[in-house]
Amino acid sequence: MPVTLKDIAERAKVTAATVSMVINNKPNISEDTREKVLAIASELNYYPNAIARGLATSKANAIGVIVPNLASSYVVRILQGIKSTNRDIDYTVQLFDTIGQKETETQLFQRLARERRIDGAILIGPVCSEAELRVFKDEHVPCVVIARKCDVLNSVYVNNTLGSYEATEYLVGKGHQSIAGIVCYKKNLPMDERLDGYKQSLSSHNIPFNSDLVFEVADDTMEEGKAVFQKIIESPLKPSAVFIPAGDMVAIGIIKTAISAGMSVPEDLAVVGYDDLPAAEVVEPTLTTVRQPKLEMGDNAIDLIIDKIEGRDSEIKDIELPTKFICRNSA
Amino acid sequence: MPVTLKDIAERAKVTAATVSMVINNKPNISEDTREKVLAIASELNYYPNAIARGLATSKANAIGVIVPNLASSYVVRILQGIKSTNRDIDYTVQLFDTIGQKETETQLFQRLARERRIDGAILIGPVCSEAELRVFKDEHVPCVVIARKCDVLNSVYVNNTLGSYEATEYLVGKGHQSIAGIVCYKKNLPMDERLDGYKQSLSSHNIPFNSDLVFEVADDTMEEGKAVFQKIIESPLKPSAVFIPAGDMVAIGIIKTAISAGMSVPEDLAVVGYDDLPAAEVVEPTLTTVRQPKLEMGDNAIDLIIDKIEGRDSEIKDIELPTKFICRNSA
DNA sequence: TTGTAGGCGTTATCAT
DNA sequence: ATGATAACGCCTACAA
Repeated sequence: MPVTLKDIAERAKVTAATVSMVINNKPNISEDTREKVLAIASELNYYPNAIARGLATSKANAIGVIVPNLASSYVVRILQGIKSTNRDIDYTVQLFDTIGQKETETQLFQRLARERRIDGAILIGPVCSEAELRVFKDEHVPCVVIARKCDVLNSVYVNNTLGSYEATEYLVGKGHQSIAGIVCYKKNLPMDERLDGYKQSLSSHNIPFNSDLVFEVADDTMEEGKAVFQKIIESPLKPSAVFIPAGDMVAIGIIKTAISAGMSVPEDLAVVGYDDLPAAEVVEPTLTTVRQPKLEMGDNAIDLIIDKIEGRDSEIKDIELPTKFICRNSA
Repeated sequence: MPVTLKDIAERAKVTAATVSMVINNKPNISEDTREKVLAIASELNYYPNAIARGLATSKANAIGVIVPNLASSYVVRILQGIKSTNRDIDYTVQLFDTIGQKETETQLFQRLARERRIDGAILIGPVCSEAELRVFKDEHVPCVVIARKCDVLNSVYVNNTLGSYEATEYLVGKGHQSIAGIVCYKKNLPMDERLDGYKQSLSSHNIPFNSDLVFEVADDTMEEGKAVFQKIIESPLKPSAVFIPAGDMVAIGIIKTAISAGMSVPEDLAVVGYDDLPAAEVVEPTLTTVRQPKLEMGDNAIDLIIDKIEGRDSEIKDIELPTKFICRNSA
């Protein structure tokens, strides 16, 4: 049987209330009893029962992090940011994922918002509607949304349009006029934003946007890159560069296929990816790409949610972070 | 204010106890009241308060997963296994890491074992002593250790010695007689086991083990690989192959450095890594390596812990999983 | 400075 | 089949 306040109280010949006050460092306790109680507590290896404490204080001391899919390195990186920004965090992190569960995302949100198991929630790239997100607001569970702007809740996200714009600007600056774009509409990627940046850059240089230069892939994999490479070189528009908002693995697939087809990168085909995966530094030539500040997103989110939970800040906040253009050798 | 059992009880003109029985599908409830209660509960969007329930049942419905470092792809992969093996899991996963925390690993274990916040714990690669792990057993908190054999608790781990043995066998089979080994004693990697497999393979072919062929790196990074490559080629023992239990990134660093030095891989230098990171398929030539069944480890661990928590199984279990030799083009 | 008493929202054991 | 009542372990007025 675990040791409780009462056990300590008996030995110290005081009441549980007194012990509680000592444990919680409340004032107005005589030095004598404080020492006695503390000594006994430590002797018995007392730790407060977290659940009982939660019930008494209506506080779970936990925050929920809801991720779409732990297999995504993007998500994991944000999670790292959340966990490592430590703030000497006294909140337990509870992890939920929405892929392959019996519950839908919306059902999970309903449940978490009402079960009182967590004091606040961080949602990474939720796909549901704003209306469905409202449940957190309605139940007064502080919530921050990552990777998506949200009117009704706090959010932390990046400016993908600008990221793509910069990448395309770089290619145009290198003299490319026919630049292919590879997109992927799977999951919850903000692909349209990224495509917009590409279009804006082109138009600012009076290069007409041509949808025949935009190719779609099903997934961010080398195989898809290999397949789409064929389409690129068969295009009558003869692209001399590719910008790949779909992701780095597609970009890597394209590079490897191009090289093995005897082309040289970037001379025959310049390649710019999106994400800055670890593999971007491994492929030869190393991949020029757009990095999202994932750690910082997690970082900002956890700071924000704790401020909200502890009532330091009440208005809805939007934090927009910039992407970073990582210039390597593939373009 | 969240809606409670009492709210429902009032509207349904029954007591909270009755509502509780309905919510928990207990028998001996008239169809009438069952329907009435359920209707009101759903109308009010009632969800049981998880914390109150936990206090009443002495069950948190949560399992703790304690990882050394979320930045390790190894750890993340195991975590994926844990989360995805769903078993329609009704346990919340709480995530703790032991790097850069104010608490030491041992302190964390003490706290978690006694706070009653979790019903069971999965420890990934704990570094502490067996004695320090005993707290889980003492407090009757079921616990599974991953990636390390443990006498006092359940464990799930791989046979690293055999993995290394197979890899070395492969190199010897290709005719290599002078095989360098790269180790890394950082963190909690079972480097000695891996080195043992290498030694065993050599000795089974009457190739004397030579410690001058074993090099140490500080980390599993390309930079370390680059640095150690110099040492390898400068060795008077002229190794024609390298086996790198230290990890794939070091292996990749070696390959890239060798290629840029004008050598060809595997002809001039055969390279075998350890881990099978995503980047192993990206480097040119693709990396031959030893894969650990990380998903399966997570998978087995979660199944095991749930059996323990629910009392289906009481004896201490050891699950040893095999590694898999992934044959690509670098050897 | 410390004790008493009530409550947090459930579940569980009795009666009835 | 349902209602009273106590209990889970802790916190917090309030009283003494």
